[in-house]
Amino acid sequence: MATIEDVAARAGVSIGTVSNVLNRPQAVAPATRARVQAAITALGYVPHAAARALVAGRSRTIGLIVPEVTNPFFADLARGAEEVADDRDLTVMLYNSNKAPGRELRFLGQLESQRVQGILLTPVNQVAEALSDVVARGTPVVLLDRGSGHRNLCSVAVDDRVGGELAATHLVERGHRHLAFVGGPFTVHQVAERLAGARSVTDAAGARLEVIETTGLTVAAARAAATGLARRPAADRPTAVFCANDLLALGVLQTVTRERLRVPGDLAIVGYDDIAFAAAAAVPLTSVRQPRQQLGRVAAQLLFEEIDDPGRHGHRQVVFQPELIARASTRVTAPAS
Amino acid sequence: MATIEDVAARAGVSIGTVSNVLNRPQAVAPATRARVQAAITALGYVPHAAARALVAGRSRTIGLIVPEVTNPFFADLARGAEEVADDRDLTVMLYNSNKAPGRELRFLGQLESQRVQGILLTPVNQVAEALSDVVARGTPVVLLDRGSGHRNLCSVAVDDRVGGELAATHLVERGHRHLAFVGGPFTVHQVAERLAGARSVTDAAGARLEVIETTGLTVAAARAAATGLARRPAADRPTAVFCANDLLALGVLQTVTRERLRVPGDLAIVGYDDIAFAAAAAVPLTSVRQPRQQLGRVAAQLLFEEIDDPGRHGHRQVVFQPELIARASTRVTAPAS
DNA sequence: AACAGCGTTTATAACGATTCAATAACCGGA
DNA sequence: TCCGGTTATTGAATCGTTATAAACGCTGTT
Repeated sequence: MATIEDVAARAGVSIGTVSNVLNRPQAVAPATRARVQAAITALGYVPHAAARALVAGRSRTIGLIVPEVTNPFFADLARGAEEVADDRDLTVMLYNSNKAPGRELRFLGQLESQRVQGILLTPVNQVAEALSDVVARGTPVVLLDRGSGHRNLCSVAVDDRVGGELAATHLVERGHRHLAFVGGPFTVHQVAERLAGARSVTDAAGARLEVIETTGLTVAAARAAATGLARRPAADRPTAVFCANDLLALGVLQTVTRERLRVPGDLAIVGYDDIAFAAAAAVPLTSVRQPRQQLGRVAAQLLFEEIDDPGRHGHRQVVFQPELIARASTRVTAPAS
Repeated sequence: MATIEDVAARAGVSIGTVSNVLNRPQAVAPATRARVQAAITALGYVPHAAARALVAGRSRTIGLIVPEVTNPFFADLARGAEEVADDRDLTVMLYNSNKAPGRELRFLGQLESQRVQGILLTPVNQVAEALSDVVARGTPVVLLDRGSGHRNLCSVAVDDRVGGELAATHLVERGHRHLAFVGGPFTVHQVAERLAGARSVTDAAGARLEVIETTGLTVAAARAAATGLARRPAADRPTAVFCANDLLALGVLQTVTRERLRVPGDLAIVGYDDIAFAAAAAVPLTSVRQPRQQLGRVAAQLLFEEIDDPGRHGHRQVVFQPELIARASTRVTAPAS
């Protein structure tokens, strides 16, 4: 593969001049510049990023580690981050930790070894001890969606408690006095917060909120819970459920529909995340939407702030407010006769 | 940040020895090795990947460009490729072209500039001219899922025609004589092939196959088609539909269910891709599954084959066979009275 | 004719690792 | 005691680029 030296030889100039053509073209006489450009295209010269990174001391990339690439939440977040990175001509290296702490650790090491300018990370569990080392050695890190507790790091997240409040308020305002929360396990911080938010609203409104814990956040996990609900006598049944995410909500919708309940007539449903399927469901689903792409943008901005001026930079924990998207699954219907 | 020189100084050895500890520990006396290791951990030394890549002439990574990270097909494919790369201690750099030719081009350039050992690519449209340059300059490329026509490149793909045959055979064997194919646009190679496969089977069996073209492969796109179907008089209605993907199939399922048809009693449904939702649908969906992870594995293996011995390597086009997963949506039911 | 000033170009020293030939240290055997 | 043969360690060259200080060639002034 052609090197800068080959280009220089072909253009009859020194390598310094070629480097100038590449990095500060205005400093090179137009005729020379043209000659060098010609040599570059003729040889198909592609600069060697590693050599550049070596002199510069850092590479022109930032790292992004997410627990699930498949999840549109993180895909959108990545888009947001990329957008900001593009403005600086930086590449975002995307890694999928798949919720495996081992993978997270490995990628962290790789990114550090590549001397990335900074790292955006959704930590798998607690923030690894290894992370503190990375930060101590000088690579800025911004936490995504989790671990906002860390005061010595920047982080961005969405307020799940507010999300819970939005959902519950929406239902209470529509006259529901007996709600159910479906979700779990409660060890997942997000789930617990969403419940807490809902609880605060129902308590204040004097409404009833029963809690149905599931083992996970999948369609399948919703089945058991929903079957139980649907088979209760109407008087004993909540008139609305708030699900910790849209998959659960879809599961509930499917199951109770099969059990011949009408949605929203017999049971109103609110989901969380506003995935693409929410709008496309048999009964379009009311859901709580998080500003995903903005989350990524702001995270990247915080990171660059720290990169640009590590001294003056003060760590910030940015919390976004979610938004409720009302659809048919909570529409007020004429009371059944 | 600590360099190899700092480590050498602290351990009282030369940098050559430190390098040996890192790359061929058995060549270093145990006592020295221990001393160096201690220095490494004490200083938190992390080797500089760019410096390594510079001497080596290539980095320890391969690139993977997919059109949609959100799509589980590509996520699984990535996992397969990673698995193989891990065995060689290589990192997979994942890029999401988002079907934008501009992004694809940019990433291709970045990967080449990083001197990756090879590239796995799902080309957005036709194979870009730029790609030939990349290949000509010596970076091996394997095409994923598309562009198998190129005889001068390796590629892996799944036989969509066989997929169509599987689906149609399954339905014909269950006694269906009037089928419908739902999908589109037919400019998408995969869609056209699936239809062609189905057609060959129905023709051979003397069954009827009507074609309902949709504008896209989404739940929403299925609505119109399904509504039309459901409202036809039973005699004029196909007894089974084969959808070009699972999203369409789910849309059809939802819509015809709402129109009071029973699945599979009144209408059997076969999807394609076997996404997670297929099994979790109201009526679990029969679907054609592609060996996604294996696709990634084999692609990576082909790439490494070429990397290891570019001279002897002969380009191959590997085509996998899909598999039909039978579920409730095509179960044979007692004929309605 | 000498020189200051300017715009271009060049030579060279980094950057942080790996590699490999050369050297040093050590051992047992003659 | 010296030697051949290991085994361990070192020093220097090298990778491809950027940055920088010095050199160069003109022009216009004095």
